[in-house]
Amino acid sequence: MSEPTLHVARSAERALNLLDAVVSAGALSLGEAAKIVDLPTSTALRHLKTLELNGYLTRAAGGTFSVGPTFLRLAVASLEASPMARLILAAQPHLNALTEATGESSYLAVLEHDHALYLATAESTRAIRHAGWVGRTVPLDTTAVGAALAGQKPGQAHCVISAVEPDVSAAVAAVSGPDGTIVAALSLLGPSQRLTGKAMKAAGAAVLQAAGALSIDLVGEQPA
Amino acid sequence: MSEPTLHVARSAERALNLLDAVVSAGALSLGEAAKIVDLPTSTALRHLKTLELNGYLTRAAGGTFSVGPTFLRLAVASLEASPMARLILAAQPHLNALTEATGESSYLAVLEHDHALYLATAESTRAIRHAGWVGRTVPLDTTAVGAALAGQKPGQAHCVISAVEPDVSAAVAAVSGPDGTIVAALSLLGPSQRLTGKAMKAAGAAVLQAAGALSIDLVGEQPA
DNA sequence: GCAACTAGTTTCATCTAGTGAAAAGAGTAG
DNA sequence: CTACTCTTTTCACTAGATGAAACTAGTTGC
Repeated sequence: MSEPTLHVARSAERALNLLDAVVSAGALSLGEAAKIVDLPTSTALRHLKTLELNGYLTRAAGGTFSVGPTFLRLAVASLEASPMARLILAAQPHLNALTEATGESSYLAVLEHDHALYLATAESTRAIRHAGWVGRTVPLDTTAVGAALAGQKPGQAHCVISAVEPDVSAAVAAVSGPDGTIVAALSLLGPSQRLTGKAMKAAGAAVLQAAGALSIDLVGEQPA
Repeated sequence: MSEPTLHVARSAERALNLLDAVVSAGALSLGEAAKIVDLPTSTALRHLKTLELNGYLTRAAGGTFSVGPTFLRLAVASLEASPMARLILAAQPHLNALTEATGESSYLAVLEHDHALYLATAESTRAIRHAGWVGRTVPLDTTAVGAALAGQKPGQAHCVISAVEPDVSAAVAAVSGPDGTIVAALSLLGPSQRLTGKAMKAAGAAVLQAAGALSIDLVGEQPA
């Protein structure tokens, strides 16, 4: 009586999890992959073979699986065609400018399910810097990005101390699409000891300005 | 009695086909997708919902499906991490140089199953040019790329008139990886009337030189 | 050389979970 | 209101997914 009538294809789901595991890890052996998705090797093997047969994965000499040509083809296609990928491409210059101006790492984040997903970054060049959050997801309800993505105040920057990791401060501003809805958030992340008072204020202004500029860029983008 | 004991997960395969269809098309409605993969809408819907639930697809207001955040995350990850994506990144400058030098469109191709797959390009800037073959596959046995990818002569350029499309001429050279095996092919494609005698000879030399340079680049690339 | 591992592959009886025709909704015209 | 198209839900049936176990191949230790 948990889910009354929710039908999804379990088998397909398992294959997708395997795909995710392999692509995320870069390369996995059968045993490793099976352990990650918690499946008997025989079942995992069948799915991995299915993925291989369709070109989503390839199998190297040693038997390890890694991304295959079909997936790469789709990856390239999606990054060229999808609106979200366009967003990444449109955002990149602004991320670069933001990082150039503030000296801190900047990120582009969007809504994934009920989480915020970091999609792209321009990394600070400083020795102590925020790094490696692309692909990472954080909850909405306890973070500044979450507030920006879920909230209704596009023209405002949130400056906070990160709830996700200690010693991290954030300045976040929402990005609105052509129709005015919030489609993404720009976030500047750096060490708390550097992002205080005045610096934080400047960071907030810079993020807000960049988010506004990106929003304007997006207007002239939409297809048919 | 067609396939004695070849077990793959049909259900998973169908989901993957759906994913391919949607991502390739950019956006599809349920009906369209179902028609492409030749499935009853009820079955297609279940799979599409599974894909949506896992974030591989998203559903827009009108009900049309398009690539979702999970897929984009994996797409970005694969393009950054996979050796094949590294190949693309490593090849791009050489493609650009090749096109700059010859004025014709250049492509990077790899082996996919028993076909050659065009992965990346630098497009000629001329009005009459070869364009749009990225993502396309061609058979091995009747093409120059196929010969280069399957053949055993790394240090040689093949110059031919395309068997795939009339009016297209090609100059192709194989790219070898760190271990000496052929991992890809560079191919220069242009209109036959422009790529004759002398120009073709120059094209062949340029492709061969670029393939050699790329091969050398790949040596200093491999990870652990 | 053999025993004791570990990792990958194949088999097959069991029964769950995927299937798709059909019916029901939800818009949109005409 | 009727006729159309597209999407969603239902449900009886059984094809197809499942995974324990047997098997094979490769490695290590003694």
